[in-house]
Amino acid sequence: MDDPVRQIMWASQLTGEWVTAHLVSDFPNIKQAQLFNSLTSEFVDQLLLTGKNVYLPTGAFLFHQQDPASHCYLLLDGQIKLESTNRGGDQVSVQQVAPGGMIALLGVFQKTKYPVSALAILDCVVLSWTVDDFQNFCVEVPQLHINSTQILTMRSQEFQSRILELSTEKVERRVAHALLRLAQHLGKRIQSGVLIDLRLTRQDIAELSGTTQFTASRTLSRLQNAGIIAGTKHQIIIQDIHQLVDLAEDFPNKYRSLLD
Amino acid sequence: MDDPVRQIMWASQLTGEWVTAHLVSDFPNIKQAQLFNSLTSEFVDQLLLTGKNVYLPTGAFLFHQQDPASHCYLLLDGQIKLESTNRGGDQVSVQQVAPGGMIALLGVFQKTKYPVSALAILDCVVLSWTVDDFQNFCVEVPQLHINSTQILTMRSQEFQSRILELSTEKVERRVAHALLRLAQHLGKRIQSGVLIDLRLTRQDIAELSGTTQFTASRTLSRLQNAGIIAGTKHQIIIQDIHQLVDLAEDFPNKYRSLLD
DNA sequence: TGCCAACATTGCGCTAGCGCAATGTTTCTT
DNA sequence: AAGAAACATTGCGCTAGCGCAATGTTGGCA
Repeated sequence: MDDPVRQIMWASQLTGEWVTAHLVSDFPNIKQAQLFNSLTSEFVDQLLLTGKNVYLPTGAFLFHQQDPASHCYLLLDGQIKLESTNRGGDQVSVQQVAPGGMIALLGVFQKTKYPVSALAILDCVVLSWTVDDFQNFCVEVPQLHINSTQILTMRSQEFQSRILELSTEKVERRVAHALLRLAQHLGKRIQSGVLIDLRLTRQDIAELSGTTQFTASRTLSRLQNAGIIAGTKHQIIIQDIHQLVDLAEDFPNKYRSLLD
Repeated sequence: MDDPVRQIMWASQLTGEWVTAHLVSDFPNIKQAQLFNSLTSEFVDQLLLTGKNVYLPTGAFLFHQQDPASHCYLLLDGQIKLESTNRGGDQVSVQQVAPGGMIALLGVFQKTKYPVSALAILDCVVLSWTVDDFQNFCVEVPQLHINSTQILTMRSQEFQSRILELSTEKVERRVAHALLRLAQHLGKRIQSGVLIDLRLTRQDIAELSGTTQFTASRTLSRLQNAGIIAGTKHQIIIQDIHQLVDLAEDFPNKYRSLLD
């Protein structure tokens, strides 16, 4: 087997037992991750080999908000939700991470605490590095550092958009933006539109658009009646993406990549 | 003169005339900027020499939102407000930048458009690099890249905090957070408390806390009556920082640096 | 297959804070 | 020093959307 092969240790929450579960070669798409952009295949292999594999069952936390940021992670499979909670217990969903997504890059370049908790929405396989190791890789290979910075930059821009929305837009527009952002990151084109291939509750949508589950539910109902979206079992399909973009768009072409 | 000396060309908006105005040696504190952390003095000198100086009079824009991000900037003197506007014309203040602050780092690692406009609140002197030049410096000198990434990281964390606040907190708390963030970045200790040494209108406070000038005014009045803050001519003094932190604090020690 | 728990929907009353207007105050200009 | 322009304050009515409750629906598990 030419591919770098690693055995993933599986710590079952139920039994406490470590079980061999997966190989990196089970996730051939992982080399498409943004983190690996323009890197040599050899170096990517080296990175994949160096990372420690972690299995994380649904409902488990990879880390908690305010823990010292000791590691950063690459999601190989599953779905992880990054959420932030304030003193009063109210939550915000900072990001939904799909396979190929980087988690906790923030801690690599600055000794800090995780500003979010990372919760497994599905069973997950994750590759982890210590922040020190990862930083060393970045210094050795500037392109990796550039990729990392790009990921941080994109997220930062998204945060700025969300701040602008939360400060100035009404709920309906914020929900539209939340849906479009999800579609942009994780959307899959299907015959009837764009499928957001995630398990998402109304509460999740609310936490992504700064409202309550009730208002989110009402808003989505309205969008559904208007034929803009459709939904089955915790999945959302955007049927009329043009109309949704019209509803949301604050700047021309912001969501152009979604419009064919 | 041992210090790197550069002449700053001053393009007066009134006369269109170019005038020699300042020398970098007029700003000896600039070497304390976060960007230069842990760099050799020689390299800092080289950076300062390579940057092109720009004078920007009050009310002028360094760049506008949606312009292609061609340069990044270091503020030597003055005050710059980064603001973002949506289609409807509503504004958010993303950041108030004081001397030593870096502007538009975001564009260095990713070809993008400026997500904000940069407006001179006072007469400003700015050092500018093209994003390509700056990126090359970062690749040559990893510590510069690390410093840049740290600045991005810190801002990203602040954005996350703001999103959490905007989504879950009431106006009074958001205003408290806005004041504390300003104090943390730009506060100067004086006998009667912490002075936020910036020209700030009620509208600015509103744009930093996601509310209207009216609600901001009412909230600040209440804080003033409670003896927590005081103010004169567009300046704010935090008199009772402990009480303000109590009002705002979502996580222990978040604003510890302000509490003596 | 049926049960239970989690999630979604909808109705209804209430309030935080928005939006506008009127007035007062400060700051800049000449 | 006077006038104008920008900024701040305060009052008041109104509404978006929150919070809660009741009911319906879905999906996972035995």
